[in-house]
Amino acid sequence: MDVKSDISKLVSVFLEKKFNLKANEIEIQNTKKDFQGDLTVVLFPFYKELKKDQISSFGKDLGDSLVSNSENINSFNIVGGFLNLTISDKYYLNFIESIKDDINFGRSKKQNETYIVEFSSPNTNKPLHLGHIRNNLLGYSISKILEANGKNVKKVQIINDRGIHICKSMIAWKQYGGGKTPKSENIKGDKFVGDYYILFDKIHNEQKNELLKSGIDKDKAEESTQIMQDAKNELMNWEKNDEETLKIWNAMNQWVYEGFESTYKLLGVSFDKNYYESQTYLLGKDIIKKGLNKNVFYAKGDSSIWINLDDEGLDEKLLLRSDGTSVYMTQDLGTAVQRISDNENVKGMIYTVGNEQDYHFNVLFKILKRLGYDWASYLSHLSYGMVDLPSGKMKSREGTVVDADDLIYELIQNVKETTETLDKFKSKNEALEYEDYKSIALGALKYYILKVDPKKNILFNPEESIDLNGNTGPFIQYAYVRIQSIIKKYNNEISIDSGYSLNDKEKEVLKIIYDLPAVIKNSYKELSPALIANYLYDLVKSYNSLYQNFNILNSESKESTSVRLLISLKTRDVIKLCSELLGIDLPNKM
RNA sequence: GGUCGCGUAGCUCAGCUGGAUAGAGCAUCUGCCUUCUAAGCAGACGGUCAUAGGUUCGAAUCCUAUCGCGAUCACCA
Repeated sequence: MDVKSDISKLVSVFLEKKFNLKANEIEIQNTKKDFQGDLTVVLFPFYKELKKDQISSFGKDLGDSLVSNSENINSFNIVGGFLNLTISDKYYLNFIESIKDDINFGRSKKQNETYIVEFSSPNTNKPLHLGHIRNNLLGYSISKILEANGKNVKKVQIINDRGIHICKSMIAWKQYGGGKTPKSENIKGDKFVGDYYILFDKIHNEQKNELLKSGIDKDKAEESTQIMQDAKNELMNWEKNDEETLKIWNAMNQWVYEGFESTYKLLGVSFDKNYYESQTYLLGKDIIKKGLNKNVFYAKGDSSIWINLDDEGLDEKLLLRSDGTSVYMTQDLGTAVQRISDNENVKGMIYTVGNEQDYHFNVLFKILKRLGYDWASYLSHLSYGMVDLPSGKMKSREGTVVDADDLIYELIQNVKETTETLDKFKSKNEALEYEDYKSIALGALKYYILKVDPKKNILFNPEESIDLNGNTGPFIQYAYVRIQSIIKKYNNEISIDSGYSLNDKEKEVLKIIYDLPAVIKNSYKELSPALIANYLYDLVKSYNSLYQNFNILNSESKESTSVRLLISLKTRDVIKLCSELLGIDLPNKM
């Protein structure tokens, strides 16, 4: 029995009985800290419906009615147009006891609905960087949040494994690689291949400059360097399924995938299925043909294929080039259709992609709707802001990209050094396990990124390392470790005396725990892990205050020890659950 | 230029579908480790919520305009 819905019912009964009013919306909110009470009913909306002489006594009458009709409401006070209700300690004590052994408190019941979540989706010519980290963390966390809301989730990525950019790396490797491999050079496969992509660029630029010197104009020089010709030729060979080309293509892609896999593992993310553009672009072309037959699309004189979205406030959009080759949109159409047919009961497909592609997804969804797919309404774009540096955007050409692996290893080192300066370790000459350094470092990074509203840009300063104090991941982890340490020391049964009188700190933590299910639902509705992160912070902050101001194991009475222990236990469970939703690991010791 | 997003303390961010005196962390300054882990707690300092109008009992929140920052509008992905 939920006290909020209880109050809401009682209020509408009161209104109907006394004033013959139907209240459509009754707003009940948590009482602000500086006022006495736990829950607040805002009275202003009702004043409109009442006569002047009824208003003066309205709040008091409603308060009286609530107190006498609900055993959970102890008393009330009125400030301005706010009716503040004090909920009985007994209610909160019963609540916490009722969820004592419920590890899944906050999760919804499992439903037979599948949600596909796409994230990461890197190009195979560049190693993962900080921008990808935000993408991966968001996508992974949203998957977990959907699961907590009872959905069946399929985590997928689309790997852009074909096209001219891959051929560039291949050509550079063929011409300058001298048979080297990631193994022979002892570097990660994605970085190995990425280096050849950079090398291609370098040589292309050198050749371009020479062409420019000989008086050729800029656009032409861009297209006609020897190495660019070679790359285009390589793409033709690839499309012709040339055996030698495919062999190199396969080998280089494999190196990249191994490199990516190791970064994913380090980050702690995973996928249920990978889609490859090389396998879906043909399906995309089929869909274009069908759309053409249905007159959803049209061909121009040069046989390029288009859709006109003028009436939706968008332009006309190219779907297939005049030479019949596919564009970005082509393969995205194919991939979407493929995914729907691969899964049952799909009720949602979420694309985790940066906000620079808002327009693209707007168009993609509209095209699928025009094609008549009934599932088109299930599609949504989890659009997120860029990760910028103080100098502005990360640019690979200028070498300002923050590499994912490097960043993480630096953070781990940084955590290790910080730990070693802490008194508790320094004085005993102790250290932590590597796994603990790793989970603290990653916890700091993940929390740092996820606590920010996805749609906002993040400013990341590589000069200052990520904080470990204050509103941070380690703050959350530390509370968890301390609680674990207390619980280990207690061997008796916890038994709650329902007549116990709660102090302010105890009650505050209980109220926050009480809100968990609503927060998890809301983070799903808003597709925002940030809501979970900020909730966790509030919880831990108020728990820490209780912890620091009151003794738990050696408290003033058996009753208070039991209550505080149960609060600690459930705080720990909530931290554990929310951390899982954020993809944050909890260390054993810190 | 069209479209979309953002603008809250020196810095980084909260502020749920409008509700009470706008909150945290970092930084600066005070206190608190012989008692459950001080990566913590208690406190001080810090605000024209970009600007101007409007909507109403009430606006950081909704609407309009302006300014600033960013993204996007490719036969690139």
